[in-house]
Amino acid sequence: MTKKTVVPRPTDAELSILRVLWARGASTVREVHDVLAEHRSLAYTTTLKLLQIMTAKGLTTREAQGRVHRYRPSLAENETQRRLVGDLLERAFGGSASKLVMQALATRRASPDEIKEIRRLLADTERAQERDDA
Amino acid sequence: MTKKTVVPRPTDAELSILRVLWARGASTVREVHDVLAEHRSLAYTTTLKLLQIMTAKGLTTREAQGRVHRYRPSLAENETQRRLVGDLLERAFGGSASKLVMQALATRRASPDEIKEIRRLLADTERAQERDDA
DNA sequence: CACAGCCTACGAAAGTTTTCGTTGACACTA
DNA sequence: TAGTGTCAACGAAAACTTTCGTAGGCTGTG
Repeated sequence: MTKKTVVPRPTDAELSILRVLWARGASTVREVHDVLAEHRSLAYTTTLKLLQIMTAKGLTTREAQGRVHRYRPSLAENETQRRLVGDLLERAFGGSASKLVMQALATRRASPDEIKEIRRLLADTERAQERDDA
Repeated sequence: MTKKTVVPRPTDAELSILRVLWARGASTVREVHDVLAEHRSLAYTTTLKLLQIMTAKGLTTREAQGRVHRYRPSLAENETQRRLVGDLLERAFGGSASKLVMQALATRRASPDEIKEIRRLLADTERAQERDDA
């Protein structure tokens, strides 16, 4: 029986690190830091400390590789996104998915391709429900 | 020219208070507190302090009404929802609305009514774009 | 009047998040 | 070998969030 590790919701700074890890795959502190530092001034040790904390929280794992440590996200990008959306859905929308979708569409205009994609998702959702109802 | 007041993103506790204010309309500390206290144990002064802080931040406004103060949200529910979604969209989805919608639908199954509603929104979005393109 | 009840204001503790400086280890090189 | 550069570890400051206790004021009632 595996220990049920509860992965907490990542903070803002943690999420920005996770985004780098998802994009790059398992990375060293240096690699993560260099990406973050492109956008804003940040000390190397800040990135290091954050990754250590994230590993302590279970948000990332690490493995020694020679002299350096290589970090990877504990959860896939999809899974984390799902949790964050679910969290916001409860906290700000009272669980109404359609309201959330409506605001998402209002915020940033979906491109025609995105609209097509969303239509496909809706059709999938319907099919899944019909299957379950059967 | 009005002062451009920057309203910060509400924290978790602040959002739970805003939800009460949106649902009830302008309310006193007592009224807000009683709603919150239904769900979890909480000191009255905690709610009071939070509302004072929120007013200092510009998240709420207040007006004296006899002996008590009545608080109201600075931004409408819709507007705040839009900001929160936009924020998450940037922070976790790299701006891809369709990915966010996909995860929203994956998290909590939309009801048939919600699906209908979302379809209507998509159609509206398309119409708005055609109009803009013209 | 005295007291009980409700109000706001405020300070501060406790927890969390973000940041960085310092230290000591290891490795490469002039 | 002395110096330079990179690394992880750690402590701690600074900022922010959440919580509550205490104090002072006003209003009603016995």
